Amino acid sequence: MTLPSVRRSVLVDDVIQRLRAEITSGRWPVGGRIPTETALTEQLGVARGTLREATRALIHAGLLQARQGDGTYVRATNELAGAIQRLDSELADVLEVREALDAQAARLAAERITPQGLAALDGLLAERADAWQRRDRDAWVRADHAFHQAVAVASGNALLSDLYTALGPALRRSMAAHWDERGFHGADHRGHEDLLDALRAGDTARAARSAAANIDATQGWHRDAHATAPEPSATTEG
Amino acid sequence: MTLPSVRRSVLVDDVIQRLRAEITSGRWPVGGRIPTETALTEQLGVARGTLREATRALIHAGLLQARQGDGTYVRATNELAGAIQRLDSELADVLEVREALDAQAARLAAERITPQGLAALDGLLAERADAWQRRDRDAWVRADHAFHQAVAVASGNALLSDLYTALGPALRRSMAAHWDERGFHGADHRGHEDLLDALRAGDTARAARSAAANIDATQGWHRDAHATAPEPSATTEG
DNA sequence: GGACGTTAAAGGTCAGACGTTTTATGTCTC
DNA sequence: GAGACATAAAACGTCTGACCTTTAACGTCC
Repeated sequence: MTLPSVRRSVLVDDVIQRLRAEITSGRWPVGGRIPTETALTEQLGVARGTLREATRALIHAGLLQARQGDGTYVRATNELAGAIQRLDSELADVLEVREALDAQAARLAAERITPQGLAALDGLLAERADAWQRRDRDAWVRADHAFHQAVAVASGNALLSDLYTALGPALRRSMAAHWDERGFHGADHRGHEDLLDALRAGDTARAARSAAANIDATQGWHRDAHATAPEPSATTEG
Repeated sequence: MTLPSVRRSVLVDDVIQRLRAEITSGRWPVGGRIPTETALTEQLGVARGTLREATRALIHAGLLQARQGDGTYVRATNELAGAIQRLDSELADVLEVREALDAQAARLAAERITPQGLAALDGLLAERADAWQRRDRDAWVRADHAFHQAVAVASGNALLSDLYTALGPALRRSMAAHWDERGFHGADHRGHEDLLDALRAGDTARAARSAAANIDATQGWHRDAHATAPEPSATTEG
């Protein structure tokens, strides 16, 4: 017979799926500690080796983090960020991708954003401006990223939002390598307010244009930083 | 002492890294079979359980595929496609993200594409047209995707290109679910030729506009397919 | 109350055994 | 000689049990 066989799925895959479901469902919240290996082997009725293969898969994927002698913790709810970081991309490349996503997020958000979304953006922009005045770099980075992230969420596109989130760590990692060489780059106040106005007005074209312009500013800073070094090999990259 | 300890990395992580290096370097080519567990345990000097944890991590990541009784094969060189597919995105969301990446790829390619790149695009477009005339759906899909992929590569942005590639399976998967409901959608001959012209001319704005217009056509097809069903719940999607 | 040593518990690694599936081999029959 | 079948080898899948390493909590001592 050519019956494609009952294809009794591999046990480890079942375990992976069940552990992953606990994470994605939020029953195991990010930052929390999951049950011990002993407990899980009993609950799931599998050998420790099988369970360890499953957890190791999720650890590599970036969903879990194991600490010997302590326990295993939840780190993320999807594997996107981990996958992107393993690509080890150049900052310039990350910025170009972010520019594309940013513009599209702005465009879509201009059509779909809700009053609540607009209010949230208002608050984040105020935080961002406040941090800038206090010269608090970390707070500014947080607020700035939260603002962009909120725009991505307001796009109503889950994939776009997830991608944007996942790009964050790679961006910060690359950025940090350049930051101390060149210093804190000048933040563009007006650009973000212009974007917010466009979203409020539902002006898709202006929103996209404004978002692109904001990224351009960062790219300009990045280009300038490199222009100071005549030889690319003189920097930390490469 | 507060010396952050020698941080003797976990053995499994070393193994994962070494296996992954074999894949990313191309020493283990995609589609090929990797050495058996017995051989690897000897080469690496680790227990079978440790090796299995490593391979399991790469299997879940989508880099490897194990077949009981046969062997383990290389499936991909990075974990992006696997990560994106686990998000289980809506087709509409995938199309919107692809639109953003497509336009950006076209814009960048218009600045950076080489004569060889242009020649390659010429050939792919001819293949695409030929498949269309022969009413060969599979060949057309392949050629169409290869064309877009080539544009992404011509952008000179590795991250953008990788993302585009990784989006492919998710796109095809979603698309297949809709295809038979609505039939093969009308392909736009002129749009792609217009894009190629813009690239040849180095016209970034026109290239981006053309790319966006091409995606719009697919989105229109997708929208129409849903418009035929008055109740969204009447379709296969959730 | 703080410094220190002890100890229990958690994850990390190793070893060996057996099960299940696939592929290749070899034999038998027509 | 070609095809069908039975057999055996090889590969991944799972289980059991032991021991190591690291961490955190506890308790003791000064």
